[in-house]
Amino acid sequence: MRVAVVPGPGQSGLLRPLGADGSPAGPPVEVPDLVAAVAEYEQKGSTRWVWPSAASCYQVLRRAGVRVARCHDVLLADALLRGRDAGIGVEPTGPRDALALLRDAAAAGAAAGAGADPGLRDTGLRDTGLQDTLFEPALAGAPAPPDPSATLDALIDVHADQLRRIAADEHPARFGLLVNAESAGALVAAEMTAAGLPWRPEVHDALLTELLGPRPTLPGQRPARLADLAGQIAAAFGVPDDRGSRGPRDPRLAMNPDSPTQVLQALAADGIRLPSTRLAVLRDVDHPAIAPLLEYKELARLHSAFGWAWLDTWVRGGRFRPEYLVGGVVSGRWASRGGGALQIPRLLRQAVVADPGWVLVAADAAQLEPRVLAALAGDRAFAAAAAAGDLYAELAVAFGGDRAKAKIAMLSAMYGGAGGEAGQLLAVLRQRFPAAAGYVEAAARAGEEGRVVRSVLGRTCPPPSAGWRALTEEAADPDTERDPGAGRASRARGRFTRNFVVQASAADWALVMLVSLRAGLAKISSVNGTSRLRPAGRPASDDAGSGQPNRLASPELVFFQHDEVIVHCQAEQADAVAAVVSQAADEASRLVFGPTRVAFPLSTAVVACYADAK
DNA sequence: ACCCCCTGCGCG
DNA sequence: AAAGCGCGCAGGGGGT
Repeated sequence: MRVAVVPGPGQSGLLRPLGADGSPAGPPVEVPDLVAAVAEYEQKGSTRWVWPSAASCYQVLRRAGVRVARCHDVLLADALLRGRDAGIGVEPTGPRDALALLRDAAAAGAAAGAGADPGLRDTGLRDTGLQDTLFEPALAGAPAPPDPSATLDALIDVHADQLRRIAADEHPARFGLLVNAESAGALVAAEMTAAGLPWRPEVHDALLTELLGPRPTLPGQRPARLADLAGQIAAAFGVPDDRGSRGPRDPRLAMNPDSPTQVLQALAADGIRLPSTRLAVLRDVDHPAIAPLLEYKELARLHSAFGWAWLDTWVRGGRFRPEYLVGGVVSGRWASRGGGALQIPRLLRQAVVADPGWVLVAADAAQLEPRVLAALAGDRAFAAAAAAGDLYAELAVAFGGDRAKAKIAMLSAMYGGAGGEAGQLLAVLRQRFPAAAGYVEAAARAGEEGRVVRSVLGRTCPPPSAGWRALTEEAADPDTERDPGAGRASRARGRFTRNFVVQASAADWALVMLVSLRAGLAKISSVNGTSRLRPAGRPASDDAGSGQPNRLASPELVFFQHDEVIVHCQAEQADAVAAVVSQAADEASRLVFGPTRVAFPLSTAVVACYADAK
């Protein structure tokens, strides 16, 4: 059953049950305690909550210890539908004013939720905090929530319109799956933020100290190792160090290794002219400053992006809690906000350590994108290769037994690379695996011609910009001078759409895998009799020492990065979690691709420390 | 003082 | 030997 829900003043809320077509199936109900009302529905049976945005509505429920199984996220569904309709030239339909109202409601809810920062609280029990007034703007300048009754009406209108448009899709079952998975993904995202990734600040700090020297006492000061290297670099160029200690310095002579301009100028003064200071360019240069410069750049990056400042800002109570942006990337991959959550250097995986008595179950989809292409294209020869554990090793047969060549050929096909030997290798690929090569080449042609392409579940890539159209249409006119930029723009879009069909379909698979995994994990916890009211985001060690021996905590999803997931669970649950992970991969393959002989293997590791996962 | 764009590099 | 796709973030450097 679907139930529309919007928060009201204080702890209250407004509910209204809906029929299968989204029309109201009863009068609106005002409940004084929304959290309690939602929890009661969840215990009774399967409810799909229809709300403006899980990112805004669910975080408060989550912090009160309430977990919901299913929802329909109207703003995420709108983004998917609008993307589809823009691609086929359909003007936006449906109630636009109503959508604007829902956006305002979501923004107000998000602002109120942000006011009660989970990172600063050690418990999620709602009766312990005054700040749990559900949707009162907690931040100065936060938008005021619109009238709940008007919001509920708008919600119901927009949702019913969305159900009609989903049903009208070319592939309604697959597109409906995408909308449901995207919505469930928003539940996972909120839960992962609440749970947090276990992070040991003392391990992180020790790593920084070992590599950079002790933490500087003054802000803006270089750590000892960086200062030393900066001195070596300056000396190699025969100029003063930019932070030399005595007297006023002449900035024209200063040497700041963080400045690409200054590095290029200093090298040019020694007769070496380079196009950039990228690692790949510098690596082959013969100059005494290069070795310390390369070391400096590597360590400076660690210091500026994931140094002590990062640790102070993002880690609280042994947890790193980034905000995940579901569907934040055009391809449907997630983005993140805060702390560079999806770009954590592999080195720092050492700081990701399970709580005592707990483990991390880390699972990584192996060679996901080429396998997705195999399943998408239905290429028999390619699918046969993708039935095996090492796809590239199977493909190598076609490339004289050279696995590396097979890999370059695949990557070139998926990314549109054409340099070096890629051309020859692509020709081999085209000959041996015509359907697979044809699939990405058709996508590239569509992009070059300004059309859109869709993922397997129906996520649509953005149409070209007006600027792109102007540029490329002008070039097609025989009376005008040919602009070389037009060809470049056209090919660039071809590479984008070529990659989109693969990356976005891989994101479909990963999203469905993730939400299947979430459902499976919920069953583990109920089998073990776990209370569903265990406060979210509370260090598990607190539970272990709480003198309640009959309680087993729930396994928690704590990280998701495009094609890998981490579950944090008690050690005795590791086998059950690993089995559920494997089932989730099978289920995703079946739901997304139907019957296919392509395998989507996961490499799963049960470890105490993320760095040991592979 | 702030904003914006560029460069460079981390991840998939 | 790198390039070819998608991101977020820090610092430099120029603008206002």
